[in-house]
Amino acid sequence: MPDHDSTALLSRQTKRRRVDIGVKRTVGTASAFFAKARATFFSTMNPQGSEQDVEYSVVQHADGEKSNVLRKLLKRANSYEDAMMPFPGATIISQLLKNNMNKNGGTEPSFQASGLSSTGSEVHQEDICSNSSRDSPPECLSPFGRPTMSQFDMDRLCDEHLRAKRARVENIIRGMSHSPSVALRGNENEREMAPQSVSPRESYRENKRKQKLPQQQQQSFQQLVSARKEQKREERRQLKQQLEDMQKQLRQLQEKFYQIYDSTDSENDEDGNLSEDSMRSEILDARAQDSVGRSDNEMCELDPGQFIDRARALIREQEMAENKPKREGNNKERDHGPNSLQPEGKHLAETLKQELNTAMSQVVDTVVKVFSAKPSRQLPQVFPPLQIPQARFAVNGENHNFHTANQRLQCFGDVIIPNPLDTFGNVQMPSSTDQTEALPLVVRKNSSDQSASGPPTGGHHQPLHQSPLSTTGFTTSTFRHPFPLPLMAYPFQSPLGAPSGSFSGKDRTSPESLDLTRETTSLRTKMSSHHLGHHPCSPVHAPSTAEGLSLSLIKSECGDLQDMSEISPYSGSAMQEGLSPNHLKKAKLMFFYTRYPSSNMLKTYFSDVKFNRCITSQLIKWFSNFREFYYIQMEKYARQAINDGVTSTEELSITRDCELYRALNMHYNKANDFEVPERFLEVAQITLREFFNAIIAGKDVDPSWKKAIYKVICKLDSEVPEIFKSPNCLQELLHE
DNA sequence: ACTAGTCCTG
DNA sequence: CAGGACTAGT
Repeated sequence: MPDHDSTALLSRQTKRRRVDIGVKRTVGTASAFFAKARATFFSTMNPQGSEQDVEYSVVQHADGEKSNVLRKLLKRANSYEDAMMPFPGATIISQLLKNNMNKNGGTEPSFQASGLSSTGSEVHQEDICSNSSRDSPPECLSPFGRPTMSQFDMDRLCDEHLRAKRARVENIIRGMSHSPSVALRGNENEREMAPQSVSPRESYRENKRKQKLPQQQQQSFQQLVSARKEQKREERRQLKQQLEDMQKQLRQLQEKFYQIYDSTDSENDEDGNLSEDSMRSEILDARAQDSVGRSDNEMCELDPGQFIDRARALIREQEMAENKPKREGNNKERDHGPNSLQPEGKHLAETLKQELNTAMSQVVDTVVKVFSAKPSRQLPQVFPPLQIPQARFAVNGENHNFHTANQRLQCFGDVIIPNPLDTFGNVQMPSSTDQTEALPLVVRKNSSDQSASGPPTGGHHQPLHQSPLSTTGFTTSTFRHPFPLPLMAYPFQSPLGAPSGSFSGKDRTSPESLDLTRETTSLRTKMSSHHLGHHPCSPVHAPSTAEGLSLSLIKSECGDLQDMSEISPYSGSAMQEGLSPNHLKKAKLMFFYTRYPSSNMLKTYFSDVKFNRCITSQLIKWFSNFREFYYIQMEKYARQAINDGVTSTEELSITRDCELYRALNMHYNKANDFEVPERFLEVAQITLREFFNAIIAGKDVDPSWKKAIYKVICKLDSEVPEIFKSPNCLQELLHE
């Protein structure tokens, strides 16, 4: 085979591999991102964290004294974080598990070391994915995909896998071959094992060798494997059990926290502590019942230390139940509570984190709902404007709901909201149904309105993104696009960069939603200022770290800060910030008059639109698309005429019943409710003849032969009737 | 550097 | 119809 071919093959392979890598990187970086996000979150929670230097503190908003107290408490949790941060899935649960394991005489000493470096975590993930569940990435991807248990398992499996690998490498070195099963991913393995390994060709040969390896090797290897497998199975069983226990405990901790938190936060309220208030009340109710009957049985499963903690908490709990119905007073708890709660600090920290996260989720959720509800005249029933409650995290047994809500957030919150909650290893696997729930939100937001009256919320995006989104987008955790935000590109145009942008246009009709949005915006701002650090306004930030995904889109579409600043003063005015389908329709009708409108002209004719670069370029793009279609039709029909034997342009004319006209009319005036001006027919005819002549003259061999025609046509623009300047021109035009 | 425009793709 | 790559003009 010629070298050329093999080279081509190589490059192709390389290409493909790059693609693969790309995918995996998406995956890997996604997990890395989660890790990072989580790290950020935790560091947020642990201002004194030994590893993270982010000096953010959620407790910032509490008064100094209190924050100190909290810090003290949280500090105690640091020791936990250190080891587990790196691994995305490693969390409190796994941490607890570790403890348990040690207590029970952990069988896997190396477990602790696994994933101690962030890179390590990635490698592990990758390994896992590549080996165990290549075809079902969700399992290894989603941090909350499988219960933590599986993460845990995988951790161990990983280790096993590495060892197996090592063994294999040794075998190779001894001049032995691999087992066929390994050869499945021969290239990958080789890459991992011997990065500097020879040429691809070599590896190809290697692969071939692998195919026919001695049976002896196979047998011994398989023996080894099976032995390990049994071991692992055994461990796995144990771990599963432990995990379940821990989950129970966790749930209890959560309850405790809500109690504590409830008493504590009456202070926090002063600085507008998110929407916890609203949520709290609901939780409390549910919690009250749960917490009573619940903990007894599980007490016996706790560690001694935890038992004590639990006991104390229980006592407090009861006191609280008696002393204060909701939140009144109960100062004693608060006064000495945090300080004397040392042993419980850990729990408090955990639960605090959770609560905060929940709150955040809530906020975002709210925003989403507002979004979806506002434009949804057509689907108001699905998501009433502000019904956070039911999505609220129910402490006991209702994790599912919470999870769902949370995931919904992540649909566009991946970048924004690290979700430590996954780390709690919710028992339920986020099924695809979970995620599909998120769909309506995004989709609705996009699709909901427009058709009716063309609400301002970036209608242009809707038709497009809707289907792809709903069909693939968020249905599986596989597609945890680090940056779904572009979907809401325009709606996000608010100066805050929060998903509140689009209200301005709409609020005329629904001031309440405006308020709502503003409220959530402010909340959201708070959150983001905490969790996004200094980039509350740049959704771009996070994804960029994860992967440069969609960056250009954001940048080009709405990342323009100048535009943002332009917008803000107008928000609330009558100016629309997006182009609606009606605008599109109008543009199409205008095309009958002008094929090459200047941007200034567009501005005058779309006076109801708040122009910025995005809008302008979009409008221009529209007309560009119109032209494209127009010219394509012209060329098509010109060639057709030529094929039909037409020899003279004289034979070419465009009437209202010719095919070409119908095609054009169908495109620009689909409803046929607008009377196409005569002039357009003339222009079309001229265009057709231009094409005809050019083709006849053989000019079409020149790649840019059309440009000459364009030049001619662009001079044929006529005045657009004044009526088009009216924002209501459509009604006026079409009702005539 | 920025924009308008084209071409291609999905 | 939108995105993105690319070009040409300023």
